[in-house]
Amino acid sequence: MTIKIFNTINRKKEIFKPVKSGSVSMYVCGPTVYSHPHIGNARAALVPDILFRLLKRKYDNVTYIRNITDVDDKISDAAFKQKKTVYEISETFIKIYQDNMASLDILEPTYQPRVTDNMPGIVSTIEKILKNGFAYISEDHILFDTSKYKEYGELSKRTLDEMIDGARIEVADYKKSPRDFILWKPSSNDQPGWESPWGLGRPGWHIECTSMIKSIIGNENTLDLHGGGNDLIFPHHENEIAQGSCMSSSKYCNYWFHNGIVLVNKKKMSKSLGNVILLEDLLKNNKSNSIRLALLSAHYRQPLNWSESTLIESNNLIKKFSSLARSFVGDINKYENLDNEIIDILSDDLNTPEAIKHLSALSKAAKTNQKDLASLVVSAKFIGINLLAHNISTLKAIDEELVKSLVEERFNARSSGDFKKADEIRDKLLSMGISIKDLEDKTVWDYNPDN
RNA sequence: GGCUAAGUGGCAGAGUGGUAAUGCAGCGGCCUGCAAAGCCGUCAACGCCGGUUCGAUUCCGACCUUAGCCUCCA
Repeated sequence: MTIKIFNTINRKKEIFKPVKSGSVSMYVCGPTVYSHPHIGNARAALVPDILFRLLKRKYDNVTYIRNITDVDDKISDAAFKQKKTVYEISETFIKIYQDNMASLDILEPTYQPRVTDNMPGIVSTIEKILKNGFAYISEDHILFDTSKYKEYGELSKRTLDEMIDGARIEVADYKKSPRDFILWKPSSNDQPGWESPWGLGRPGWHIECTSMIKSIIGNENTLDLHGGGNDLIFPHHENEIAQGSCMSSSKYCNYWFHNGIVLVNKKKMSKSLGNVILLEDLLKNNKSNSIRLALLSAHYRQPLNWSESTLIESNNLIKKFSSLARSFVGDINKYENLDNEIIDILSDDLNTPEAIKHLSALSKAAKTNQKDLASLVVSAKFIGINLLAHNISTLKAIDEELVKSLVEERFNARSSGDFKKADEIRDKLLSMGISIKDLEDKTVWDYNPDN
């Protein structure tokens, strides 16, 4: 099994080879914890989750790091507006983030470092960059000097001139160049701040990732994989490369991968457009299997246009797969290598739509073949979809006795030829979210609120 | 304005130098008291214009359109 991944820095699909054979390090930019996670955050966690599962299958030792940004002006703003402490806000949303991700069966990373736990490391990383001559101090800010780093722009493929010409922003007057970015900035008393050689302050946005990566894998080691949403390519990841390359003699990272963003009505979600879809709301009314499948229905590098039908379609597919899966009798373990094929498919740059097609093909074959049915269950499980789980929504309590008696009443009506009454009862059951199926000698029912 | 991507049937969405998966929807049929589910069958697509090539949807260039980034962003 060879894993291929599209490397953003070279703009092509490459065969993945870790620095140390048998051992892989991967870092992904995690959430800034200031509000409820949305469907885009879920995609950004789910794409690396699939890669993580794949890597674990192939390599003995996989270190997956996903940070938590718990220092940020957005968090401070939220705290101010809600009259809470910064700490209360971040703790609340860390918990919610982790709960939501767990609901989607997204595996826990090996490490989830928090910025607030890593201040000494961040300070010493900045000191290294200063000492190496790639940063300067201006009006109590420490700034990275992009003019000193000749490769700047290698990831986003922009030259400094292009960026400066195209910039529409007002340039802070303490910057030598509009592209220079903040490593450390001063905090006033009402802002979160930490003691540093440069006084009370807090880190800039980019430095935390570099610092936490290096503190886990070692200053002089190269990270194998680094991922995130493609809106992070510039400036965030570009800046990380610059910092990381100027505080260590080793290459910063070998493979960069970026997922496309989630669009709603063909537009990026934003609060101003009012089209943000929160995970919390989706999880109230949908099975995690369906949400997961919907997020995997497009290739990870493509934008994913989210709509009502996205979820309906994946839900239909899940229902079909699940009802088949539940008909499996026997011992799945007696078959071997059932997920080889889906692993091969995913190994080619995480081709999840192709993997879903494979599941469809298996479900077709599974009707006559227990091995293919077992393969369907095991293959779906590999991408985190548990078809045997009975995760039927229990949000709406149903009166089972009432349902049973109505079904029986309808059965009797049908038997005696009173179809009018039978149809009335069927409509009533449907309105309760109960779907029914007439078999030869009985009627079976199921709770299907989606129908 | 600059940069980076993308444009495939009604919708979603893979893929390929020799005319193209799969899912949903539609249509026809089987089944059913009628449905639902299921099954079988079926219609239908490669933005536009050039170039390279025996041959391009696939490679190259221009154009048009869309999205993202250039400011916080997954």
